[in-house]
Amino acid sequence: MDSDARAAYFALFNEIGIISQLSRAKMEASLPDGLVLPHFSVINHLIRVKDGRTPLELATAFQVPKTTMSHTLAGLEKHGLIEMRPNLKDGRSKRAWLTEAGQRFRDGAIAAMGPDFGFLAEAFPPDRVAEILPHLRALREVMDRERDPD
Amino acid sequence: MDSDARAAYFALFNEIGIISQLSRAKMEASLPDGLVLPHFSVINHLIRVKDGRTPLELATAFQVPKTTMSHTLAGLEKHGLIEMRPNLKDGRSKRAWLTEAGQRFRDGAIAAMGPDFGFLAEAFPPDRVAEILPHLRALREVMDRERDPD
DNA sequence: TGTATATAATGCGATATCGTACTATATAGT
DNA sequence: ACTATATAGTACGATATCGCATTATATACA
Repeated sequence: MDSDARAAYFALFNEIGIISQLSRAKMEASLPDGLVLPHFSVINHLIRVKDGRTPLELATAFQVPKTTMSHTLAGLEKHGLIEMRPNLKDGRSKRAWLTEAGQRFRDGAIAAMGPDFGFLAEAFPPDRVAEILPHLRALREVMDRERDPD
Repeated sequence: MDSDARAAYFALFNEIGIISQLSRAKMEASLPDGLVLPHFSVINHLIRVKDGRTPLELATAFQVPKTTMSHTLAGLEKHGLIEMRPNLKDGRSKRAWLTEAGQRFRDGAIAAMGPDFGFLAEAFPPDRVAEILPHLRALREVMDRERDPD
């Protein structure tokens, strides 16, 4: 790989890293105290995909170490947003179920975040998102496969 | 903002967040123990831009709280990669200077990371990077301005 | 020049993130 | 069935990240 190519990847990941930070900070600003973005993301995932996921499935979906997901789930349970129950199919495992409070939390969070993204509507409109999103998905998938070639 | 638009932004930031995690993990894999990506990024910035930056300039450049940057700089100094000296122009301030070890560290890290990105050359080639990078830069700038409208 | 306000950096405490090691259960091969 | 290996989850410790409050210096302006 020549040094131009290397510089391009560095620049790409640099921008992505900073956008990630900024978007995270923005979203966390409208979450209740004690909850951070991964809490919201997991709840959102449990609704979008389906609850009853195992910790390991969630860790894989979010590409974080399983011990990190353990910690996040413990926080969600402490706040009464999910309930962990044993996995009947596998005695080693558990499953995460949304509580009613968890569902309400998600709706409230989305409503609260809406205005925070309003400024994007003009400066970076949805059609521009549509233009780059497929590339980002592709990049993510490439990196996923590299990390875990199953 | 309608719910389609909201979903588009969520999806965008979701992909960006995961790519950020994956790229960070990948790069950190080739850093010496005790050093994480922000350490490398700061050193790299000090070389690309110029050393003698103040902690606040660096915090702004990376969009992290200044207390985080303080911590990162302390780590770099502990490892002998930078040296903090008083800022002659402002008694409240300091400046970060690269040491020789810092310069060597950067070169070594870049060399070590090269192979880790090799897999991208085919699956996500530089011309594809070039295609999306301007959009990401624009998005970053929009978000920067929103955060701090100076 | 004196006083009020702004700014640069850090101290401290809370929590997040992650690696390593461990426990419990499942699965495979004999 | 028995043993070896693999897998799901957690305990624990180290460090990162961040918010809030504090200290020191600079700047504004009466």
